[in-house]
Amino acid sequence: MGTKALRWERRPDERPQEILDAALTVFAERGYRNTRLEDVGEAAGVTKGAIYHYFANKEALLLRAIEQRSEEAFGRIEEIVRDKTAPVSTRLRLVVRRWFGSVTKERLAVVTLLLQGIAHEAPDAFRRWLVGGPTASMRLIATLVREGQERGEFRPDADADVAARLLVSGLLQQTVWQQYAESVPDAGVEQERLVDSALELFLHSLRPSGRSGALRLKR
Amino acid sequence: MGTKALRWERRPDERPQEILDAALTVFAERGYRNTRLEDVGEAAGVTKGAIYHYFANKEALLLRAIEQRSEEAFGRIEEIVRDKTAPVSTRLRLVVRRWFGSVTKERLAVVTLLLQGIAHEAPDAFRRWLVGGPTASMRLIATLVREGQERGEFRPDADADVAARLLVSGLLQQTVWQQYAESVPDAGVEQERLVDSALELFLHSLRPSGRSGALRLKR
Amino acid sequence: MGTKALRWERRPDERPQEILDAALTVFAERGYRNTRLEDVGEAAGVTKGAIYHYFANKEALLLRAIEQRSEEAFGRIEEIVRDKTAPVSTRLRLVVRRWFGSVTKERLAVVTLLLQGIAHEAPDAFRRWLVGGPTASMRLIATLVREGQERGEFRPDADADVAARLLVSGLLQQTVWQQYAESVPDAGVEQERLVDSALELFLHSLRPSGRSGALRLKR
Amino acid sequence: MGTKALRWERRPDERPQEILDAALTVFAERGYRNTRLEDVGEAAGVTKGAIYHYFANKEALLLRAIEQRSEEAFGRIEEIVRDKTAPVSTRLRLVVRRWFGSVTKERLAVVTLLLQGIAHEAPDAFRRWLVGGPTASMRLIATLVREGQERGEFRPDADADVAARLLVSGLLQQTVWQQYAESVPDAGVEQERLVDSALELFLHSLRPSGRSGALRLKR
DNA sequence: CATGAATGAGGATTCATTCAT
DNA sequence: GATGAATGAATCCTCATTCAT
Repeated sequence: MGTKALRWERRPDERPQEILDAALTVFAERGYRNTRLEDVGEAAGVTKGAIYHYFANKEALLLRAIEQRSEEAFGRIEEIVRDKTAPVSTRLRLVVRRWFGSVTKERLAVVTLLLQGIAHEAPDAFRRWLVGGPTASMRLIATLVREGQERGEFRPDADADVAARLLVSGLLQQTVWQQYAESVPDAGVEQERLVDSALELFLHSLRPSGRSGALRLKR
Repeated sequence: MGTKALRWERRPDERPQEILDAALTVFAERGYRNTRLEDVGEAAGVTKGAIYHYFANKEALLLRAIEQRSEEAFGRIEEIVRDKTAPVSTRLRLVVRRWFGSVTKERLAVVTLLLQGIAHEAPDAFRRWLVGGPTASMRLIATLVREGQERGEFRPDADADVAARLLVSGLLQQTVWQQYAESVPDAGVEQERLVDSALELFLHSLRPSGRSGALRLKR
Repeated sequence: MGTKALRWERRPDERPQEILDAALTVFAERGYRNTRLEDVGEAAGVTKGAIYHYFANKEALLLRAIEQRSEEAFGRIEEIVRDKTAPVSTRLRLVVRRWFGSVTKERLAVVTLLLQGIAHEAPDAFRRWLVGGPTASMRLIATLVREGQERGEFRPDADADVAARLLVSGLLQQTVWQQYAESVPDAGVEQERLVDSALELFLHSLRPSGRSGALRLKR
Repeated sequence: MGTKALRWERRPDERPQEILDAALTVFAERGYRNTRLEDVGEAAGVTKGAIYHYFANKEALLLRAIEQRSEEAFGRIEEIVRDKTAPVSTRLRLVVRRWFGSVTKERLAVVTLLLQGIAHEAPDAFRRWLVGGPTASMRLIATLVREGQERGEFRPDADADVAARLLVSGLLQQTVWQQYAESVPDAGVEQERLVDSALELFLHSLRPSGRSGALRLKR
């Protein structure tokens, strides 16, 4: 009873969010199918029954969890991109750092879930994410690259699409694999170094061949 | 009846392999947990019971399916790497093309399964693959890059580890995502172009710059 | 509907006990292996799923059913045995009557289950019962017999161990076989007569003979 | 092939018997339901398929195994009983020794199977055995006892039926429990001593009260 | 709102039985 | 006759979902 009382101090309006957070974490940890609603409940500090007050069913829970977080994942960056005064390389750095620079536990969970836990459980959600997230990002980066090429900042013969793709999916994948760093020797690299080096390499791969590029890494 | 007759024309000694192939395909398509043994049986042209003649249980089936195929996935390439007469860039091209050049339906299935289907279902197998496959490949490529740096073929200030990582995981991920190309507009690029451009960009990112040493990464 | 309503009148806290009782009965009736959890559920007025709320699995159910009942089966009798003021024969009568005098439906079920239903299904439980139940009883009776021999109440040349064994296992077996009395002509004897006569014969077999010492058993 | 050749040296006409023997043993060891036909096959040196050449199905196998052996179990003793010249006690001794004196591995298997493995698997066979075996034996012994009572050899107030029952079922049960002697401390008594002492006690329990009986144990 | 007992469909697994070889 | 691959019914067990309290 004492315990129960304690639980009640949390505002009920936070419940749904708590459940979503818990779900995200647990799904990412154990996989969607391997997670019982009871597990989610436990992680959220409620019983499984309570979940049904806020979500129609397990799949709805998954969908909402993804939806909510995957939006923030590849969020507001339009301004950065639109600011044509800055050199493309600078804008690229900003964008990529915004996306991959700091990976909180929560964001890692979403990405993991989306990248390896969902394709078969919620194919539509997965596709939607693919379109709205990675693919959009890749397209945006490709656009920036092309702008750089037009401006003469990047070499014109580079394959902008493939460059963008490799950068984004490489970084995504690596970010997820970091989690296995302990058990897989050599799998891990610091996220900071990962992003910095990735950007450096990326920009170098676009640098005009002969003359020296304008590489300045100040951050 | 006709069906039954047909079935008997296949030699029983091929059964295990047929089942493994079927399992791989179906697992990759629908996900391990979403696949009933009966589905595998159906795909292999037998009933679920028959599967138990050859495999102890569902997990053993999964494990064997992975094991068998993932071996061939990142196979013999030592010779290429050891051949110090050729320039490093040439050897890198050979190695990467060997791995990602032609992706058969079967290989695609394994990779898909491994990349997004089993991290939670068979964590050990997943880790083993990570170690034996991608990580080993990345290490190998990183080694080659360093060799190129020592030889002066590549610029010395590039981050070999990150470069290798991005290349391998980027290509892997893209290869898997190809499968969603139809439903995700713009997601797809021909595998050939993907690999060629990736290599071109990769090598360009390592090319010595006109000026040298503008960038120093910790480590 | 009516049935459903009825079901809710029973208090949920009695469920586990109801299930145990049902299990005991059904197991004894049809045998452990021949009983589906669904049968137990039916007998207890719940569905199989409900059983899993209270018991981890079928074996745990069996074990608990045995455990609970077999405890009471050969219960507290120490006092009787210790009371050295009464003649041994009196104490023996009390003890045996306590054990075999009144056999309720439930106790019969346990004994049946233990005697012919589970030696192969739960060998450990069976052995534990053998040790804690029959064997302990036999030992206790043998001890009493020896006491009687020392006191001169019984003839000293009787084999106390075998006497105890025959009495206990004979009574047990007969008790179980009573159940087949209808279909096996002549198999049955009233339990009352069985116990009374058994005691009479038992005590008579230990009574000092006129002449003494005609027989010496090794040991 | 060499192995196969060897197997063929056994005469095929012995097959059924070999299978029956194997079945009996394995059934008694592991229980009927816990035994797969493959196990029986293995024990008999054939494959499960072969069993179906000789027996319609698993139950038929069980039935035949029981039938064959349970006949010999309580076999020819009529002559002994009919020989009215010998004292009843002598005839009783002969009969009981014939039944329980030497228990071969095979006979133990039958008894075990019948006593604790079968009641639920083949109730009819079990009942038939109960009637033809133990019950018949008990009846026969009871008859002998009554004869002894009429002749004045035994005390007339003893309960012949119960005496016979206890003797037979006690001995049966003990014989089966011998098998657990190792794991159940104190459970075991040598079969020889068991039978001798049982007889001694049995006869003593029937001895006329006052005067001394004619107990002679020569064997 | 929350609980947790109860339900029942779904799927893994076992194994008696069949049958082509 | 014998083999052993294949079948499929049977049953344990899990867990999403419902609902009385």
